[in-house]
Amino acid sequence: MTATLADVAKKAGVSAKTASRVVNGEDSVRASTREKVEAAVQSLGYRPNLAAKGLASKRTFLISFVCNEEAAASTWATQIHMGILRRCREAGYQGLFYAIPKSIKGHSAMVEDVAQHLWGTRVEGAVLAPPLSDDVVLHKRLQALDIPWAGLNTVKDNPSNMPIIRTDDLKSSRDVMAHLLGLGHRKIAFICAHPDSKDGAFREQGYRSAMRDAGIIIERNWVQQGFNSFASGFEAARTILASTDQRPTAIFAANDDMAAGVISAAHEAGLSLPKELSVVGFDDSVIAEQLWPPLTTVRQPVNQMAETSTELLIERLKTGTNRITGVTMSMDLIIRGSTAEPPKQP
Amino acid sequence: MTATLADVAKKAGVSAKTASRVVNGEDSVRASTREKVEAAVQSLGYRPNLAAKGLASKRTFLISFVCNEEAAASTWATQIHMGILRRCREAGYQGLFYAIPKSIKGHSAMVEDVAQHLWGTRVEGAVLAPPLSDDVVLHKRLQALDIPWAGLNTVKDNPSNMPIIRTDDLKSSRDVMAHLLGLGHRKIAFICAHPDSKDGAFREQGYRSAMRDAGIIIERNWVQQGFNSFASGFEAARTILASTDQRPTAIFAANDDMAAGVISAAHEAGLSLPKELSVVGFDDSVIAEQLWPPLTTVRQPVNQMAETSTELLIERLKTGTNRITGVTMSMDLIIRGSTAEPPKQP
DNA sequence: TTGTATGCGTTATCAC
DNA sequence: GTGATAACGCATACAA
Repeated sequence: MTATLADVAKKAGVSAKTASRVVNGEDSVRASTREKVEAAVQSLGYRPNLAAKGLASKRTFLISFVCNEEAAASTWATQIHMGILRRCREAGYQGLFYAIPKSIKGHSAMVEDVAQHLWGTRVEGAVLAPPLSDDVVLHKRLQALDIPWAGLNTVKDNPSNMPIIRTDDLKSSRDVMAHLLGLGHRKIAFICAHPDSKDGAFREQGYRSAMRDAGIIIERNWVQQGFNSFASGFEAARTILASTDQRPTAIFAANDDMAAGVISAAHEAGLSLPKELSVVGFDDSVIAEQLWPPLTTVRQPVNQMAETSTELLIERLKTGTNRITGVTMSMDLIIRGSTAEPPKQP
Repeated sequence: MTATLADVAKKAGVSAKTASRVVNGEDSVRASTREKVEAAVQSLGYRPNLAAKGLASKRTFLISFVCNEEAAASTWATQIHMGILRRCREAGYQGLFYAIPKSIKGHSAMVEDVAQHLWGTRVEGAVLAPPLSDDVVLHKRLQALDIPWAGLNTVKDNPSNMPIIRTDDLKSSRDVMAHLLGLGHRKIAFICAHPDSKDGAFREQGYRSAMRDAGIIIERNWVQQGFNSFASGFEAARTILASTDQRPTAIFAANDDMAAGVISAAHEAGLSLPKELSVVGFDDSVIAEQLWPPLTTVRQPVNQMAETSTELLIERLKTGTNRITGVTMSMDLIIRGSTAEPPKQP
């Protein structure tokens, strides 16, 4: 029923091989022949059979995007996923999404689960979301399986020589601090990201170095540990705001969810924002614009990151070598209503 | 290098066909033979070649989840997607995600784009997100292509006889109203969903009928048109709150994003929430818990919807007929801090 | 520039 | 219960 390459060839009066050449865009075909074949393709509504193609060529044209289930639920992952799919489609690949099930416990079980997925589906390559993109054990496993990958938001150096995309979190964190210091703030608190987050460590480093450079001594309770969640930001802000003598005029949270928690805690404490307290987040997630006041934050070039990583991976699949192994992307400070000048000292 | 079914068969001392039977779990195999084959599968690390399987059986084991790019960015879509993938994996299918590119303009172009995607990838079936799940033109196109589908949040009746999952938005809307009326509110405003949303129409109907049943006359500016976005909710709330004489004590927004806009507008107006104004949303999206005060809303059983739709689709693919063509799921009212008794009248 | 023969790994068909 | 053989639709290698 569905037309095959043989049908196309017959209709065009050429051999199957020639039809194949035309369909795959090879150039050693006379223009007139090409036209005949293309006409046949059109009139027959021919669509290549990927299974047959894959079987004959021993390829799958499959690329997987892998992240843990936590990350999978985020808008970040969705945007990345869509960027990957876009590039895959253009290059004739199919993109498979894989979220590591929550039921998988322990690091080695996780590595094995990912390996099983990639091996079982016979993908040609994978795009890894953090923290997988920094997982050396996983990288070794994939190397043993001969599965190329590209890493997103990678922090560590890259002994495996696979392409990685990084953002300059240290610089962006210092951009945030320059903004706050420029407004006149000096009592600035910081809520740390989850201790496992490498990016988070750079954000903290940016805060601390900027404070040091400005000659400001960080009071004991100005730095609180968070865990990336709204709730942890809420708690941390409560602790920070509890002090009355050295209460900060600004709180810089290492991500937007925690910043949302800060804003809630501030509302709860009856503070008027941003007049009495400035708040900054990090990520420019959807909620940043849906808070009151709208959140000043830092935006990752998510689409570019997704597309570049996929491009580099596909290039690697085609050539067998990585021309580019590392790309660092800069981020933008998005200034909204949650930051203002600090209140005048009495 | 990679073991094939023939290798397995040879090692087990049986024919390829028998090995195939074991791998595919057919029952007409003697237990002792089965064990031998299973041992060979294990020791050889055999993994079935999907391309070969697909070529021989003329199947693809592919199911696509289709939504427009707007919906794709939402947490709702992400959750649905993951639920679909879960069921696909269990049933030996692969799930492909497809978001209609923003560049596609016009309804017929959209229908054609979806048809092209599904036809080109040779998926066996599709799960359709709204508003595609209510698009009769698309349904006809898919019928012509002989592609079965399952629809999510379908409102219209179902001439095509494909399985659809609906939620009872009228009832849930009345649940919300019962909650507000029970607290003592009588001046209740409503912000409508996007005019194209069928579900939204039921939510409005629930509001209007509950008001009528309670014997309350709806003032002119209490009902405002929204467009599902935060910004539209913000604007609508500004309009509603502008009236001083008949200012409502509660605002019911047809989704959470708009409710977030209401909360922002209320903060901007200097209102104390929930004391001076109660706010209710709809959807229980992530931001519901990240607002201050946390939002009272209605939760869809998203995971169940995703899993049930996929199950029904797969059953249809296997049997060729739909045992069940319609499932209605109930939703839960989630009461949080954004609703309270109205202020006492002076 | 074009064509022919062969095989990819699996299932379907039919036989035993 | 089990096995032999022929497809499935395409690409590869080589030939013309």
